[in-house]
Amino acid sequence: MAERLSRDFFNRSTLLVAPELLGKIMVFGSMAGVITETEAYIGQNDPACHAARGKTPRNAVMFGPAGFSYVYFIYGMYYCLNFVTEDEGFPGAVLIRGLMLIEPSPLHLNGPGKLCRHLRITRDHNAIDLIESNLLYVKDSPLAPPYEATPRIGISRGQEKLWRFMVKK
DNA sequence: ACCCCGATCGTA
DNA sequence: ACGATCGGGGTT
Repeated sequence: MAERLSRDFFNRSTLLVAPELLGKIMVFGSMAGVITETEAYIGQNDPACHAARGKTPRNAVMFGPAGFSYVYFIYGMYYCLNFVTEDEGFPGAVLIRGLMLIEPSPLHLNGPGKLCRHLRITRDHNAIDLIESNLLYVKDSPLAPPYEATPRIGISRGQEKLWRFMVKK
């Protein structure tokens, strides 16, 4: 019986959490799927990180305890879902970019915008505690799929970092 | 108050 | 390669 991931799982280096989330089961309401692609965003020295220039109303949850959702609105039409990592006060998050949906029907959601659009994740789902919520959480899994690390997508700075993690086909 | 541009996606 | 579409955040 797969257990829910604990606060301690998320309260670590983002570069450990992001690849380890691959193969885990994300649950949102009646929908569930296997995480297939993630990206790490880490602190004030990562120019692509929303928290690079300090705390704002939008990114505030990134500065809080690990294990919370961070949902933001982008390009006037899409939401993106992240899980907060690292110690409280240190902003870090993992962007969920790919999900192999299993329930209620198989579907590969590739891309953070498409993922949130299909699951109907919106700003209403920002700052959900993944350890306490029965709506949004992540279940452990024995899967530890092989993956590759590549540059992150859609950013103009920080492209030299190989902080995108995707399950090998 | 204003302006630029973005952790995207679908179409050309 | 590019347009759609609009909120956030830095700047005036």
